[in-house]
Amino acid sequence: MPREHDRPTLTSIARRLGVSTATVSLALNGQPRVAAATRARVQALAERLHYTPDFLARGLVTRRTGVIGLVIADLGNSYFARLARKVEDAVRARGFDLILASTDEDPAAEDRVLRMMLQRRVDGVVLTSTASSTHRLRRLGLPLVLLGRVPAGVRADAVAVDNEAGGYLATRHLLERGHRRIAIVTGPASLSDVRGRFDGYAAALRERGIAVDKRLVVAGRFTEESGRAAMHRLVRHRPSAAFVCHNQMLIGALRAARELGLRVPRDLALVGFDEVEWADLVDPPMTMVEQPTQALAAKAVNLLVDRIHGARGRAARLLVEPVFRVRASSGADEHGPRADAQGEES
Amino acid sequence: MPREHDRPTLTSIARRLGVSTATVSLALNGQPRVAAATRARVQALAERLHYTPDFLARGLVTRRTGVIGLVIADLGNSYFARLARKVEDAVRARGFDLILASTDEDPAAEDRVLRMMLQRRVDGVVLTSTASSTHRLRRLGLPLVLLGRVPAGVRADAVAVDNEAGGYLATRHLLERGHRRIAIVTGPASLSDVRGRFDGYAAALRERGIAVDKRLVVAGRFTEESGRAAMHRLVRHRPSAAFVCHNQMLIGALRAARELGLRVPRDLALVGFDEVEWADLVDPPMTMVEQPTQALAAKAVNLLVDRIHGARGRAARLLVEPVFRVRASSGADEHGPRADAQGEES
DNA sequence: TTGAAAGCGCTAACAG
DNA sequence: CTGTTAGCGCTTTCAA
Repeated sequence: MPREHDRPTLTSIARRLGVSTATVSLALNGQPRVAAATRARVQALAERLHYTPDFLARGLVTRRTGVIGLVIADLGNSYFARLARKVEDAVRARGFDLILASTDEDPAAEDRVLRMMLQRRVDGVVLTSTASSTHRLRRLGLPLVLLGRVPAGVRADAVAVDNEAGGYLATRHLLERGHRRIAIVTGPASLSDVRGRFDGYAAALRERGIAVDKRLVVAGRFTEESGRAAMHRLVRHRPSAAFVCHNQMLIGALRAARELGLRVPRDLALVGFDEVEWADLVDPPMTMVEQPTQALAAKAVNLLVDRIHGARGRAARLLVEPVFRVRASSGADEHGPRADAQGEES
Repeated sequence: MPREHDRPTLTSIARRLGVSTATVSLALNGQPRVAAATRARVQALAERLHYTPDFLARGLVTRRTGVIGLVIADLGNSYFARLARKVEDAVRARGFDLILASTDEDPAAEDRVLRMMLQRRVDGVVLTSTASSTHRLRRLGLPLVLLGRVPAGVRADAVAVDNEAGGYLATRHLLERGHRRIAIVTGPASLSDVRGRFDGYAAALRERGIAVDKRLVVAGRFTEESGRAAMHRLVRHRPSAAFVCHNQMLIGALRAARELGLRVPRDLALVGFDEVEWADLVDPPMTMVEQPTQALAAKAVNLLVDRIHGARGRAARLLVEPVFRVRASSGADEHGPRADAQGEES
């Protein structure tokens, strides 16, 4: 009897009550134009039958699903996981549900996933894009906000950390500690965040009249192993410090430093990017440029939901300031030793 | 009547081609009973118009959405993030998409989220439940698989790591290293995983004729801070080792050990639970009981998809063996120094 | 091989 | 206030 496909529907409730489906719909959706008595009867029965509306059917007619699609590069990366969590909170706070898909930093997967979201008629998409080109995005025909990365030439709303500021802060900090041979472990130059971080690095060097030494620049592939390999390559050129632009690559860099017998920060000062839960658990604690994921997520979702609600106007481009956390891995500065307690600087 | 966003539909394609919607549907879905020529025309036009089927409409008639709901306790926790990632892979490999919701270990949120998934007509649910009771689950009327935790008295399929084995391994390992006063930082006893780990701990002690000393048992709340507090409480009773059952709490425990000036493993040997990316980055590297998330996820999703495809039969209860990784934090054993990972001695 | 028609469960005019 | 009537875009008999 209580079989699965016997779920109560608006129609079945209406029939049992001898009213119309319209009335039931109005009553259940709290529209004022139903008699109190009718509403009560409807609600009572709906309750008793454990009626729940079918969002598919509703969405089919309202053309809105109440779902936001989140495309994340890699949930396995703690930064993205944290970001996804914050996006979910923000999305839910705004009354939407979430459909999630990973791309593994693969543009083809990104295309597939976006198509899927289109088919599922999501109301909007939050995209941590991994693509450099954007031909697909232009004709998406869906509210879209780019989070973290901004492929060139897209006119969608975008929110990101100020990567250039982050790269600049990290590098200037190392310069102030007396380093002149500062290496950078970066990523694919086609990605806006990678480029921003590098530009900040270059700008800080330039400010001190130091030219970028290409031998001190290595691009990894966002994996621990590529971070490790990068470090092994770099060490031949005797950097005294390194700025590692990605959390997974930082893990690899740390491993490499150990394998090579480099003491951090004495032989090699290190600054990493992204918040990691182990930053102050390792020895020495890691100086990091952190992205305020909460703010990023909230801003992105707000922008998106406003668009969904019909906001017009040109694409916004929001930049969030990174948080620079100085710990011991970047060493003591020129003016004397510095405690490895956490501090802040900006 | 020019609509706002005139996406092509089956109907519009049919009209333009002068055929019926049925034909278009059949052609696009690769049914053999359409003439090759007709199919070609249909496909050509569909392609040109960038037609994509509306999954809402399709779902409304087929009664299947192709969506699996994933209810995760906390994406911010790296274990759950990793698990979610693996579940997503498995789900997609089986041809489904994913709708995601977190509960923050809050049973009320779990209820809300499950109701939402019902309304969205997901085909099935993967649930990392946080509830001890299960009244809601019984009448869910939806294929359901429990992952990681198994609330008592549910008859759904379930997959979990063998928590008792994990607790036993960790504790026996410490016993073999000569420890007799072994503390445990556990969690809410109502949760099956927590209970399992504790039971394993108790069993190992019993085997050696050691009674559980209640002063060495502290239940935390799955937060870093509660792990820290637990450690501070425990230290008064002079344990020589501790088994910390949860990754976040392990972080807190580690902090506490430092605050208290305890050297690991000399003053306090430690074993943690769950894989953490920093296990061998900290000093000393952490001995951990790891859950094979990949296997857990794959088994859970396979079970679920089989049910969705109509598999009958009584609920399965799958147990996956934990992986015990010995590193330096648990110290050297009775028979001499042991160099398992980084060759640490104290 | 194709078309007509009947819905899936719901909302939204527009009447009554 | 409430009912009638159309669909939303799709799949699926059942005929032709």
